Amino acid sequence: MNKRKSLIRTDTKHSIMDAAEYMFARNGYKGTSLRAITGRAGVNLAAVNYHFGSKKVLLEAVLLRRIQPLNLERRRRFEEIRDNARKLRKKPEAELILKAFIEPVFYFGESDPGSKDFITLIGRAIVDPDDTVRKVFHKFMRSIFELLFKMMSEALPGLSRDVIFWRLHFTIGAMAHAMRICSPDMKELAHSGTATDTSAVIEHLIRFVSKGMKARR
Amino acid sequence: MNKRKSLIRTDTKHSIMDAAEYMFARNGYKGTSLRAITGRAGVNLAAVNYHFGSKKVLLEAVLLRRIQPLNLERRRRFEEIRDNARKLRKKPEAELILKAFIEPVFYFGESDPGSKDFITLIGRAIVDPDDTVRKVFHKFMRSIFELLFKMMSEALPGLSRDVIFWRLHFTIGAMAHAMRICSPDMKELAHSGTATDTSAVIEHLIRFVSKGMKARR
DNA sequence: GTCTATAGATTGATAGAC
DNA sequence: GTCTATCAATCTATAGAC
Repeated sequence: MNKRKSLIRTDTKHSIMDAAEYMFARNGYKGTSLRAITGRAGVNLAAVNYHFGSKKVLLEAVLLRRIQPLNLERRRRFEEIRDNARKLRKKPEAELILKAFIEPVFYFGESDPGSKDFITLIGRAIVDPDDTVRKVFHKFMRSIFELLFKMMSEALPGLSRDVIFWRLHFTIGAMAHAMRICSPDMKELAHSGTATDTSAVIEHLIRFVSKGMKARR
Repeated sequence: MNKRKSLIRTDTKHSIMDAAEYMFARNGYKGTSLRAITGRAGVNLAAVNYHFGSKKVLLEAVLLRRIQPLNLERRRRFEEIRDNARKLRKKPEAELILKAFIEPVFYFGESDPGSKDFITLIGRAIVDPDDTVRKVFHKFMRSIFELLFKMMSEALPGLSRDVIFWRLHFTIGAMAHAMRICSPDMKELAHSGTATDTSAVIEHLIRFVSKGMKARR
């Protein structure tokens, strides 16, 4: 009985985060009220401030829950690429690096059935005009971008810092846009009959950005 | 004297649009209040509803003012490319099409000194989570995208509809992200010493996306 | 056309009973 | 931990004097 009770308790916090993720992904941070979140979660309005303290802290929690394991997986794959390259005494391959950066975003969204909103959420967070979102997101993303930049510099030593910087940002922009189009409320954009299944999109995307990344001057 | 007076009058409407453009670009549609706009414009709060009727109509006016001449220029350049290709009895070139689509966005922002915010505004509008913005923007953009799609299908007949669809959206995503990074409040992102002048960015971008666009299967 | 004043709705956050 | 009730601030939009 006690066990059941505590289960229900932690469920409140989780319900709020799930509902917030859903709403933030669709309507953005500013466009989502705490009432919309608690309404969808089926909990009391005051519960947000009890469990999180403020809307901003809730946003941080929602983002961190997804970004932390995501970036862990990216780091793991970066290490793997580096190790393999060292073993073969070759440079790491640009395409593998891009795959390591891109694929986890899409696959994390697939694996957890309750979090299809994850892809949209991240896709939106990258570009949300709100100051709070941008600062929180960049705080979590800066170090993985630095690492990506470093890896790519090793893979393509012929390119200048500027070129690598811009091409990586083009990659991020293309990825974020693809993530938003994959979201349920954006299918309107897709032509009738266009394939929007995740694995196909990933394949198209990686082909596109690795060609662009490796272009000669 | 009458002349001067009427000049001041139309200035009110323009001031509001300029201020709105500035604020929408920086804080998004939801994140910008009418008070912030009229405050910056130095006009009365009620003036917005007198001149435009609502916040939504103001947004439409602000977007339309820029998008209309922008898409006119794009169409003009598309025609030019088609004509030249017909004369030479060749297919239109993918890279030229991409240039015709991308360059005007950046150059329109440069030419009008009072509208550096233009680039940021468009870059944000593409991805704004707000329903109002998305619907207004897509209403204005659908036909030019259809045309772009058609031109590119002619240029690259070997690619399937799906592939062209996705690659064009990757292009738009990369472009929009580049436009946001070029905005004043995002320079924080750029590494110290990274070139963010417009013409260099355009060059990098076009090189990147045309390589990706033309990739073989 | 421009102003003041305000209606009417919604927001994030909190106090206090249970 | 969860609830009701509410505060204080902010928002869009409008009515009416000038």
